[in-house]
Amino acid sequence: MASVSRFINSPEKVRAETRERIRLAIQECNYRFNFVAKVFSTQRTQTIGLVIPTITNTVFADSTRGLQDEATRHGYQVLMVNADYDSAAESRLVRHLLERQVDGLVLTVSDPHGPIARELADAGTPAVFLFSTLSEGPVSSVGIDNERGGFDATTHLADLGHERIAMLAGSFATSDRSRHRYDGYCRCLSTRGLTLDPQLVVQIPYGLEYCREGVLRLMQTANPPTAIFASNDLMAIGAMGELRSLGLSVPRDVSVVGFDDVLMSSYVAPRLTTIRQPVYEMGRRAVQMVLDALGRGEQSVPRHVILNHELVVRESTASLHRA
Amino acid sequence: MASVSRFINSPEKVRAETRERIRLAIQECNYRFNFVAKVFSTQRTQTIGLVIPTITNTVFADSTRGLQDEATRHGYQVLMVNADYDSAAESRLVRHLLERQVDGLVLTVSDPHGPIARELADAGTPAVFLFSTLSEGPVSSVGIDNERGGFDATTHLADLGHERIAMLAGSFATSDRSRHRYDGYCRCLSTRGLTLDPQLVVQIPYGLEYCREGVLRLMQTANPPTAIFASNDLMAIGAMGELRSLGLSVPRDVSVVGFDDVLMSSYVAPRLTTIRQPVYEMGRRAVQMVLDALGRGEQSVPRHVILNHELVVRESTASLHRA
DNA sequence: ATGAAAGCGCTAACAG
DNA sequence: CTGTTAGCGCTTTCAT
Repeated sequence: MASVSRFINSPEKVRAETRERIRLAIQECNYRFNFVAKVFSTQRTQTIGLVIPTITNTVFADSTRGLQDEATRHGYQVLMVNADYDSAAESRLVRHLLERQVDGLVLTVSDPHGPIARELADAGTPAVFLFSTLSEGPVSSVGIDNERGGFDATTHLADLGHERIAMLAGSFATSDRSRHRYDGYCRCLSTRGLTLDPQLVVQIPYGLEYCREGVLRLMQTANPPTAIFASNDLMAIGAMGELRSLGLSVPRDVSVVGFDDVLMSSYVAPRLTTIRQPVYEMGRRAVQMVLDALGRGEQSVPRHVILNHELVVRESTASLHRA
Repeated sequence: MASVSRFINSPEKVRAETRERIRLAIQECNYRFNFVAKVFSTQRTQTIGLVIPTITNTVFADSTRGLQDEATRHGYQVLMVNADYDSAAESRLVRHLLERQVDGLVLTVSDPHGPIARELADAGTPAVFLFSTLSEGPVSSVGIDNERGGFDATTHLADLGHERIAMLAGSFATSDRSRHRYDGYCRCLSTRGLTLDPQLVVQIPYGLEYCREGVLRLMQTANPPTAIFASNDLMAIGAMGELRSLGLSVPRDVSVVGFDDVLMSSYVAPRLTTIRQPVYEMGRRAVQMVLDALGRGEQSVPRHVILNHELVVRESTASLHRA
């Protein structure tokens, strides 16, 4: 029995003859290794749990690729679950993952300052928040400076001469990223001496489907915007589709800037101006940090990493020409 | 010990007083349930393994949502892995999932007629192929009739008067769906008496990135096509982006039809004409079939379900006007 | 280099 | 209704 275990985990530790004997026996009873038993015995799953808000936004697919690549490189698996932007689901899923004995956790949640942070810190399982902008707190994090991202996106529009700049925002209640980007939007407006018109800020639930109503609300105001900052690329693309339905042209009538730079954004018409996040790298860093904490054991202190973003100017934004 | 187990799994089977006693004890030692131990003991993970070819095509995100919703409804989890269109990875991942004792398997693989089918049938774990068109074989399946889908897409173009119809196909080696759609394309051409020009069929690896070269090859032929059938929406969108780069207008110069009807397709400009697959429903059906087989035990016979697809005509296709 | 045996934390069968 | 106990299949000592 012990020799079989040795054979499987480090064949070189067993004599060639025994090796052969075992190989045959394994063939014979077409034995299949039981990973669960191993996990049970070793208390190590070699698995990292991943919680994402949605599987339909490819930005999470891209970070997940980085994450998986890095995990695989170190012999770890990724167990991914999505919470559909629902904070109750987030807690439930984290509990599930913890019960399943994942060795570490990477997560993007509604509110990294909420109760979930304490739960995670108490659990003693290494965890890192992904995408959020954090500079403190008991749980590590890796992301970009979302506030500055929002500021940069809005500044680009202001630089083009726009004064009626709207924000089509993902609901703050379900995304602290959206809220931080909004903060940046506000700061830009006030820096530029532009008035923040509450009618020009619309929060919508996540999903292309909701862009319709959001854009409608924006464009039906007495004094509609000439530019829209959407808090992610998907919403920006949704907004462009809706503007087109209204007979409006992007960027001639309305400029649009997104956030994330998903691959699709350089293929749509017009190609989308956006803020690029280094998502693949973010995913990699997240597992590195988890593995690092795993190595250090208990006395690991939380780290907060902020990577650089970048404004990518394409065709969906243009300077405001007045008649 | 046993009472604790009872308390956790069916609290009503234990007296209120004992319940309280246990609750306290649990608080006391801040006990966390060990799911792995349960799995080990019961030999049931309550988990369905899911193998998808890529996480970056939202069509798989959509089927996965159906799958997860249905799984959750029955108290099952989904363990998702992606194989990146690599058949070696597929086998490896299936083995991993089997070692992890998943109760059932849902998978989309390069070639459902390949060795993996035998492996699955031998494993004795219920499995169903998703997306592929199968009418026989030891492993159950649910999908649409991809050959007819390809036929319908091409017929739509032929109906519009196009005679030079190209196919931008995902590599056949990594997708039997692409191959079947191509078969339908060929059948339509021959039905219509159109010649099948090998120069008008280009296979590219999966990914938006590869569309560039594919479209280039197509449009640089002596007698370029006036219409392109892409074997999925992502490639169709990539193709439209590339055509635009070449100064060509869709659908004025070239008509484009895709396959899948991902949500994005109704938002891009021009809105994409495509073949809709009932992907959410497909995901649901797949887990139903797995659960069904799980219920029946060994004497379950493979079933092959083909759902209906539908041509959705939007703006990316137009009739051929000759000067 | 190999075999024997304990133990991981749960469930299920059984006895009380 | 509750406690006792065997056992799931691996790894990990510890002898040999």
